Amino acid sequence: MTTARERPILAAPDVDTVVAAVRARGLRLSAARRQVIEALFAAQEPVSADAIASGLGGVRSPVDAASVYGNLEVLEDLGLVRHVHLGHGPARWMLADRARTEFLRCEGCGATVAVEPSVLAAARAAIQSATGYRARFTHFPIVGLCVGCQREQAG
Amino acid sequence: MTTARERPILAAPDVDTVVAAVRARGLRLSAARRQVIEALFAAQEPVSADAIASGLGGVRSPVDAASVYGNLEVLEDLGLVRHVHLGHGPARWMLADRARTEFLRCEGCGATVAVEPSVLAAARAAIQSATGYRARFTHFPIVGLCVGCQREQAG
DNA sequence: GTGCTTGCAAACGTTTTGCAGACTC
DNA sequence: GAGTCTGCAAAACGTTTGCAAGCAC
Repeated sequence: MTTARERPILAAPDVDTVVAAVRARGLRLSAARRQVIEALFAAQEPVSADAIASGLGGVRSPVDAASVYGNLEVLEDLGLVRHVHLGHGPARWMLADRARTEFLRCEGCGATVAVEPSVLAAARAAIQSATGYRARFTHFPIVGLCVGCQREQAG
Repeated sequence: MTTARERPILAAPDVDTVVAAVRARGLRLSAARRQVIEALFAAQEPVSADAIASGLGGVRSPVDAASVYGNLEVLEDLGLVRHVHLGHGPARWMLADRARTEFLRCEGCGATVAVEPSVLAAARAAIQSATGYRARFTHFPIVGLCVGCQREQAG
């Protein structure tokens, strides 16, 4: 039962930068690998491996699922990509660059909200002073009740 | 992609109390159901459905996996049981009574630590004031770097 | 006796693995 | 040409579903 290892996050402002980082490691740039990378740039939110494999619903060329998983693993090892578990479905993948974003999930209405790390700075500080852990909420979301559902529950 | 609904936690100090709660809802107490309940009491930490099905490694009688899942769902609906996702791998189940416990997972060394809710009170308060969310860390762990791994990374 | 609950079996969705052929460098 | 990477196929994994027989009440 492993959780994603913490890896240094590599900046990924555009496709070319990622391509260059891949080549710099002596890896090859196949058509499938490029599709995966471009799909991650095209997606506006974390996407499943299956969504990438199917070409983001026809927008991009389909790629075999096994190749997608293999590529995501390679890119994650390079620190270019990360995955999140937002709930009970498949893992969702995103550029590590964008994965500084942290997630809150309401267990009442099921909504998932993305917030900038600065929003949770005080919370991280409180966790560190209470436990010593340097926390990040990028792999699993913070689960709780949103304001609306708290109100509903109280009412 | 759902996350566990928040349900009122029912006290479960001993097997008889749980059995009584089950009967009070008009549900029956079969041998399999009792095995599941007793396994949850016997386990000192959150256990997988498969571990319960196999009788906790021979300590208890085996129960069919489908029945275990069905029973865990029934007991969870009743507020007697909860599950956690500590990492990749199967969900882990525990008595809801004990599920107030919250979890920290180190992504460096993979260690999982259980803490009392009071330890994270300040963190929860910080999250609430920053986002409005009333958080609990019982469904997913807080992921971060433990003190030892921070030191190692720095050294 | 009623109908909830079981165990078996099969299916499910996600992910991993093995491999021959194709392609990048 | 050497070695990486692909797509296909099959399997692994955790979990859910359908169902006839069995059991609690």
